[in-house]
Amino acid sequence: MQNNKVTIHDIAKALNLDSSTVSRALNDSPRVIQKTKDIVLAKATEMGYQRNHLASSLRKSKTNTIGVIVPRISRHFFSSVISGIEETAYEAGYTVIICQSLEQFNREKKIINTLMGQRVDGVLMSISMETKDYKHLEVLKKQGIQLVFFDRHCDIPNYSNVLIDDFNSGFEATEHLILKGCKHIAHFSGPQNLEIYKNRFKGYKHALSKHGLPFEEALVFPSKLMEEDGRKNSEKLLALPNPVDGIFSANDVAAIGAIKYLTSNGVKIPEDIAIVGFSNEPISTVINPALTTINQPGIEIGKAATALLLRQITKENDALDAQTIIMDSNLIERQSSKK
Amino acid sequence: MQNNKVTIHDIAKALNLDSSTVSRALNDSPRVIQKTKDIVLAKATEMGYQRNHLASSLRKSKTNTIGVIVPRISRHFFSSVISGIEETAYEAGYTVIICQSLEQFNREKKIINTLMGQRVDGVLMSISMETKDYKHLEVLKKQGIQLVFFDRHCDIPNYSNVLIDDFNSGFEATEHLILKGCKHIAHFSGPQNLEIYKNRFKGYKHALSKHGLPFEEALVFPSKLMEEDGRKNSEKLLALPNPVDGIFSANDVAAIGAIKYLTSNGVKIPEDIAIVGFSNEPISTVINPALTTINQPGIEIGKAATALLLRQITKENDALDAQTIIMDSNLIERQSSKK
DNA sequence: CTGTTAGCGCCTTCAC
DNA sequence: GTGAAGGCGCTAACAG
Repeated sequence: MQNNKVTIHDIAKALNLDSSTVSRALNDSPRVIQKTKDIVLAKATEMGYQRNHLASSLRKSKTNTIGVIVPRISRHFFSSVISGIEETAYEAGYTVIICQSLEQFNREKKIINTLMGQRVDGVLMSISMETKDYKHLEVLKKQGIQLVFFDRHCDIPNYSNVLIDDFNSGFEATEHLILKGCKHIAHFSGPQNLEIYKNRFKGYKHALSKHGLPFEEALVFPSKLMEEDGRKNSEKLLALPNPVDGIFSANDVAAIGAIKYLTSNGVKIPEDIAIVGFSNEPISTVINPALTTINQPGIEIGKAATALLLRQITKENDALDAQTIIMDSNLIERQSSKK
Repeated sequence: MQNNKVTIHDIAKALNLDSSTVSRALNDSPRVIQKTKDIVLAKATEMGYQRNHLASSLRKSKTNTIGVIVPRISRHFFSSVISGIEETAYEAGYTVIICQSLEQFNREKKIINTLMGQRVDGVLMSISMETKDYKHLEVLKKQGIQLVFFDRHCDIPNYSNVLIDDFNSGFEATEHLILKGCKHIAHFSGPQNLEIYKNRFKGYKHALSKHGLPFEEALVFPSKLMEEDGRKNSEKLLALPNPVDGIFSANDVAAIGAIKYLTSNGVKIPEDIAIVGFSNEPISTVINPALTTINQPGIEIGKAATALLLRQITKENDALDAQTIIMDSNLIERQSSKK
């Protein structure tokens, strides 16, 4: 019965109506009497009608589609964010196109073009690590396409950011250790060209100074988000003259490496050394009950960013001011650690 | 200079050409002389032209878009698959629309409609757990939209599946334990209405029988993919008259619960009890060096499924036969476990 | 309340 | 090798 590609014209013909009336009926326009709507709707389902969004979007120049650009979908933090984005978008009747930059500037550029070609109504993105220059984003503004950044701060005037309060997270993580009685707290830092790691580091220093502990350069160990770093850092750390009794790791991968190395070398966690690590991956939550984690609220960030973007899309006229939303990450203590 | 919404007509006007020539030039048609192409292309970039895919797709009734339906994006296995899908699709010039069913049949139904409305060229899906009835998928076939299932087998004639060899994985996991010297191996099973868990269970039984070990119903513990199950099962398991010396868990969440419970009750892993668990999440790879894992090749599945789908889309005429691709999962031993 | 008309931007016959 | 014309399916004026 129902066949390939039924259009509003087919319905109109079958009902001796005009296609515009059918269109209005299907869009629940107040300018069509209820009875007509019922008839049209019944016929439409009977004939297996499927609205063609392409045509509709073309006509309305509104696609109800948003583009999402993340460095890598399979990183748990980003997939959580996407999950939140999809949910909020779905509820609002929006479709989501997902792209991954793989941290490559060129891919990012090409993706922007693709999304423009798809005529998305807005874009949510976490800028790639390689990106230092933002010219490729100007076209979006020129076309009136809304853009909201999440997770990775991007300082372009008039654009909104949805971020995690890394300074505060670093501060809380470190203070947590201090309150547990730690006196010599090491810091495994991340790449210092990234704001998030800089801020966590600042939070660490601030907590130390607030509690009257000295900041020692020797206790700061760089790391490149590899387990190997965690192992090597731990090795050096055990060789220090003053024994360390706490570690705040700005990234969980290094924390994992550290835990593996330390435990296999007879160090008890958290009795000898307490550790707090960020959890970008669900890994941390189970790797060791002794690891206290700072959880990144991916889903919430996704929802907040999407809600903001949709607000900007719909209120495009009296353009919303750019704003920065700061989400709190939450410290989750797995075990009453330490002393 | 470049402004809002440049169309091929604008380019044509600026060049004293016809829009059709511009269109052909931009599509690199052989029916346009090279010189013209160069001029058009130059002007296009100069004016900041962006092809409108909506219009193009509408005209060609081909969107170069594929829809993906997964139960939940943030589950690591699925985000890996999506990652693979996105990569392969991107290379082939396709855009990917992601949707999550959240295991709900109604959402799945609605998503199918949305994707049809978006006129996707094909769909990749992992059917929701709630879905028992496949009528809502018939429209796809009726509209000639290609469909490939992945991970969760779906037995509808003429549709392809890309799956993991669960029987073999279950077999290998169990055999691994046997070869390590285990004599009493428990099995934490998953929901038996799902093929994958049934097959892992079968693999378990087959390994036992192959090696002359008795199958004992009492050693099979149901689980619903919750840590809690793992804990409860472990509790029961410790109370058995014959001590268990190995566990093959069909899902890693239960395995994690088990490890937490067992280690906190003084059981040494793998010395007392060796464990092999599936790793849907990266969790397992680090939770305990003693946990041997069976890794699900998400990215590879995504790539294979996409490649297959694209082949079906492009060779639509002499329709490809439905096929089933079986991917091997690989057992990763974290430590020379046991005895 | 419903019909008429026009066009969103592109591609594709068909002419020349 | 290029131009002219028409239409993909839908919606938004403008009528009546």
